[in-house]
Amino acid sequence: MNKILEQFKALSDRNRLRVMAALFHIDELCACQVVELLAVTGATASRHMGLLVRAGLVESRKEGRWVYYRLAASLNIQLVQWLEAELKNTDELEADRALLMEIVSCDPEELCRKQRGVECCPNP
Amino acid sequence: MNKILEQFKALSDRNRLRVMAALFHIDELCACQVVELLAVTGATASRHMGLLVRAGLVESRKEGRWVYYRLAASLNIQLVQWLEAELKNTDELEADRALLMEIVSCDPEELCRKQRGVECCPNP
DNA sequence: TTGACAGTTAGCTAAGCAGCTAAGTATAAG
DNA sequence: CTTATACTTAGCTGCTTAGCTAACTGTCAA
Repeated sequence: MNKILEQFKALSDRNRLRVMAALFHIDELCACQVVELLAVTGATASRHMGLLVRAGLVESRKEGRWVYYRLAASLNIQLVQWLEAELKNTDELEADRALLMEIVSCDPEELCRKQRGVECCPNP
Repeated sequence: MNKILEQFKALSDRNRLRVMAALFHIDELCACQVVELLAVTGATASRHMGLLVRAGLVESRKEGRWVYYRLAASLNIQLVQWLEAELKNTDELEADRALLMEIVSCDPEELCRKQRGVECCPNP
């Protein structure tokens, strides 16, 4: 029971659900893209992603200094279907989807520059 | 997104999951049976059940002074399948199943008497 | 080798929540 | 009507957790 309990706990946070919803649309998200999506500090985003990974919901892959996240391959199919159905048509996530398109349209390298205050990655 | 978030929160507590698991085995549970299963006060059990009802996971029915709970008819089928699969073979819930059989074998009237300290409802 | 930098970990604070007791509500029994 | 009783609500306490800043780790570039 501990496994599913951990998964429910991981999923019972608005920001973590937002990341899951995003990962249904985009194959992979880099850590700095999660920061941008949630508008939290890197430390906070890191803790959220660590939780999702430890719950077995998300997998991470390191590439140099960069870390990429994607949905776990072993994700239970029923969970996926339920989540997809429930998250599909919410107004709240509509804004996230638009934001997400903006985020991924910008090179992560640039995104990180922007996050430390350098002028780049035009913000409409 | 608020609905599914509320459902995840409702499901991310060990005792509430135990009640859900029990309701997969028994059609209906009376409030005092929940108290007995979880070994908590009536107030605590009541709050847990209220949460599950408000999340739309459980339905309640009042009959005189008694309140009965059952799984919500509208429960998402994917959620049900996932939960059933995950909760089926856990050692932890094995003990609950045995306890449950004991609890339902005893008339709720008697159970309540026992809970307020009257000798009855043999405890092996 | 040194400095820059992406991400994580540690330590703090505030908010949320599970447990309790005690008081309140509603129904049945005397 | 009054009392007993099944459950709920209110108010408290201790624990957990989401957010932050600051310090640390690991990798790349000069």
